[in-house]
Amino acid sequence: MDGTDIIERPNFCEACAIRNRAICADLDNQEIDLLNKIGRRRQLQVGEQLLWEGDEAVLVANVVEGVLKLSTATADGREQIVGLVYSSDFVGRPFSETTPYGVEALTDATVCVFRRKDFDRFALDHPRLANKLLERTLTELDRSRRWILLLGKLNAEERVASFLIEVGRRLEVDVDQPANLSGRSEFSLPLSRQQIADILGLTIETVSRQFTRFKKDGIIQMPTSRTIIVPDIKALINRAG
Amino acid sequence: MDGTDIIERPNFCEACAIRNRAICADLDNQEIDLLNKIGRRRQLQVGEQLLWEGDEAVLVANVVEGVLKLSTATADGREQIVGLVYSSDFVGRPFSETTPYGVEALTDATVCVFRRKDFDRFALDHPRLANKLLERTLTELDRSRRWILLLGKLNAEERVASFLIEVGRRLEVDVDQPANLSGRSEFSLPLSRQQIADILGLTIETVSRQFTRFKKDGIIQMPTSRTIIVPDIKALINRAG
DNA sequence: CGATAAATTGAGGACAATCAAAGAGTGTGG
DNA sequence: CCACACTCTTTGATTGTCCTCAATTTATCG
Repeated sequence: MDGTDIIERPNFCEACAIRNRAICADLDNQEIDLLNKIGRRRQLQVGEQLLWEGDEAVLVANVVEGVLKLSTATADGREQIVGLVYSSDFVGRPFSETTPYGVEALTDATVCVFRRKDFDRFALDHPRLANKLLERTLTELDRSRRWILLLGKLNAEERVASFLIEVGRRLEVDVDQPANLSGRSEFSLPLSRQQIADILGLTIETVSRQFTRFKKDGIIQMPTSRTIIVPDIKALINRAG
Repeated sequence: MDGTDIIERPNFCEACAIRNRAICADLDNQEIDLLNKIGRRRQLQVGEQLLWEGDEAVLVANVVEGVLKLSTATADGREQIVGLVYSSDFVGRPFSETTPYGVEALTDATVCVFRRKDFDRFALDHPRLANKLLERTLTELDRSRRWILLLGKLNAEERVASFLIEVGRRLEVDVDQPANLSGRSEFSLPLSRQQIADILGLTIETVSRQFTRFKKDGIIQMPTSRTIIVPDIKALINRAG
C-alpha cells in the first residue's frame, strides 16, 4: 500500500455482519469492491421512512441490522403491513419505476443502500448477484403466500399464535441460542399492538385480547408488553392451526 | 437439411404463442434450441393436478394457454388459493426441494414443462432467462402483496369487486379487445363459486350474495353463472374500495 | 328426462369490530 | 423528584358482518 492508495470510501463489506448471508454472498472480492463503490451505509431510527408507497423507486437496500416494515394503504387510508424484513434481507423494488409499498424502520436499523438504477445495472452484469436475489425473492414469495393463507383462513387466535412463532423464529436466527432446542424462546417484539393488528388483519383490541388469553393459559409470559417468553413452543404451535 | 437431420423432438418454441412474453423472451435462437431440448409440451384437463403441495419439486412450467390455481391447505384441511397463473406466466418452485403449494388446472390448459433440476441448471447458465424469471417473480410478489391488502383490510363487497376487476384485466390481456377503451368488459370466469371463495377468504354464500347485489345494482350482468359483463368498469372500481 | 352437482336464497348465530373507558407506561417540565 | 400530559395497552359492553345451517332453484351431464 503506497501513498496513492487513499481510502476515499471505506469498504464496509469487508467486515460486514451479513457478508455471507445477504445477496452479495456469492460475489468474489473484485465484485464486492465494485458493489461497495455504488453502495453506502445508512442509519435509520425507529419510525424513519426509507421509501414511500407510489414514489419513484430510487433506492434498494440490504438490511444489515434491525427490522423494517413494508406497507400499503387502501384509497381511504386503511393501512396493511405486507411484509417484514430482517437482518440480511433485501428491500426495495428493482426493475420498476415505482415502489409499490412504503418502507419504514420498526427498530433503529443499519441498511446498505444503492441507487436503484445502479443496482439494476449491477444485477444485469453480475449473474451471481441476480441469482441470489432471485432465490431470495422466491423465498419471500413463498412467505407472502403463507401469509395469504393466514389472512384467508385462520381465526384471530391462530393468527396471533402464527405471528408469534414466525417473529420468534426470524429474530432468533441471529441469536442462535442453544435454548432453542429446549423449545423455550424469548424475544422482544419490534412492533406495537397497532402494527401487529395491521399485519394480521385484525384490530388492536382483538390482538390484545388474544395475548391476554395466551397469558392466562400459560402459553406465553409477558414481563413487558413487548417482551414475549414462550416456555413451550409446541403449545403455541397447537394454537396456530 | 440432409437425411441425418431427423426431427426427433419438434421445436415448439418456434411457433409458440407466448414466445415473446414468457421468460424465454430474451433468449437467442441457440438458447431457445437448448431450452426446447429439456422441455416438453403437456396438455392438462380441467381439474388435473400438475404439482402436489409438499411433494418433491420435480417440475416447473410455462403456461402456454389456460388458467391454473396455486393452493395451500391448513393442517385441518381448509384450502386457500394463493395464486392464479395465466397464459405466459411461470409456475413451480425453482431452487427448492419441495413445492410449497399444489398446482391444478382451472381450465383445459397447455403448459411447457421442465424437470426442475434441468431448469435450475439452465437458469444458472443463462442469465437472460434468470433475469426474466426474476422480473416475473418480483411482479408476482407485488401481486401477492396486493392480495394481502385485500385479505387484511377489504370487506366482502370490496373483495368481490377487486377480484372481478383483476380477473377481467388478466384475461383480457390476451384478447385485447378495443372494447376495453369503452370501459365495458366481458369475460368468462375460470372458477367456481367455491374457488372464488377460496381465493377471497370468504364463503361460497357470501360470494353469491355479493354477485346478486352487483346484479341488482346494475354493476354487472350475468347471462350464465360464469359469464360476467361489466358495462362500466368505473362503477365496479368504486365498489372495490 | 332424471340424477347429481353448483348456485342462490333465507334464517339464525358467532366472532371479531366498534365504541367507550380505565389502567399502565413514557417523557417533560416545574 | 414528582406531577402532569400523552400515548399505548387492556378490558368491558354492544353492534354488525360474515359464517353456518338449511332449503330451494338452476345448471350440467349421462
